[in-house]
Amino acid sequence: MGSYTDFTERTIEYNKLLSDFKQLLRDNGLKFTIQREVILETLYNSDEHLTPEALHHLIQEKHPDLNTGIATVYRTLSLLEDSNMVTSLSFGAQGKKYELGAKDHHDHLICTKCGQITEFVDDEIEERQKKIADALGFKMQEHSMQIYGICKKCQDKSATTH
Amino acid sequence: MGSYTDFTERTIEYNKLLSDFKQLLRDNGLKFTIQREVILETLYNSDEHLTPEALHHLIQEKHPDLNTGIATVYRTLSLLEDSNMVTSLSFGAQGKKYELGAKDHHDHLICTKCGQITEFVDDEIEERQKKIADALGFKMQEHSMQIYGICKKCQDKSATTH
DNA sequence: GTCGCTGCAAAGTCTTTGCAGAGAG
DNA sequence: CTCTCTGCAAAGACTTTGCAGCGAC
Repeated sequence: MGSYTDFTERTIEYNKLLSDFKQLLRDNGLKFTIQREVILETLYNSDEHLTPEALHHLIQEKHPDLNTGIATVYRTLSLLEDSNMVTSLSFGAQGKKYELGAKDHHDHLICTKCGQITEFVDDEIEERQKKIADALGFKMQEHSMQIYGICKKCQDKSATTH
Repeated sequence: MGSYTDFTERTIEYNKLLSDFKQLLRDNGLKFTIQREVILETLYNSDEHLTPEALHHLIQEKHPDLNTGIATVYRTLSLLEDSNMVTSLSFGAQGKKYELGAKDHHDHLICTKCGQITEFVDDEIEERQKKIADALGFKMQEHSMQIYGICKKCQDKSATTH
């Protein structure tokens, strides 16, 4: 996996996450369904940023009996995103990808050609952000950073096709 | 690169940009049209990241005589993006936004109470980002960073009103 | 003159919505 | 039981593409 300076590990246990989710639903008069659980679980078990379609596909594979509809995936992702349990990233031509917010904080390197996303954490940048916020009288809550560029694979590809 | 200042200034003159564009077209056996020029010019004169629709709208306003079609905007943006003259970003919500790669960028501090946006540039972070991209074999094009928090004004306000 | 370009509208994608039956609380 | 959810399919929103005339070179 290879993050830049630091080991990236999951900070929240699945059970904690699940009960947060249930609480969230309860608080809003919503219902806990098997489809919603499976979506959360699949996001949790994935190390990648998933498109709605990819997520749907994974679920269909693992739980074919549920016959979960893509619309439900979209609806649940919106729900989770609105409650800040997942974050979405967009890039290039390929649409939007989602990941659980419960994982350790990290920033993203996004290839504008192929859409591949690499995660990294850099303490120096984290540090610096706090200082900047301080210096400007800002009480920092969170941040997001994306570096866009062309990944090694795509560089090699365009070097050889020309 | 690596200057001591944090001036935000435009790095490329419009004329330089235009001749680069013409060269690009020539090199690929493409033609220089008034629509293409207007699209480049509008991108250059905008301080914001533009959606295809917003760009089209600006052009319609400024050059109603051309009656530029949205399809041409899309086609030209793709062309410019493929040649790395513009980059596309998604700042979260919906849709893709484009901006000229020729401008200096800046990062954003966003107040989650009042929505005020403060821009900043920090050389140390810039530097660090390049190093990270390098270390991961990435050819960096651009990055975007947002720090979310509560601005001084809003902190004071809630301190006094409570 | 030759081709590439353009606007238009039609065709694709991706995402959201309306509906009627299913299921959680 | 009630009221939300779900899958399905249809509708929307956003982009791309085919075409025939137009315009750069």
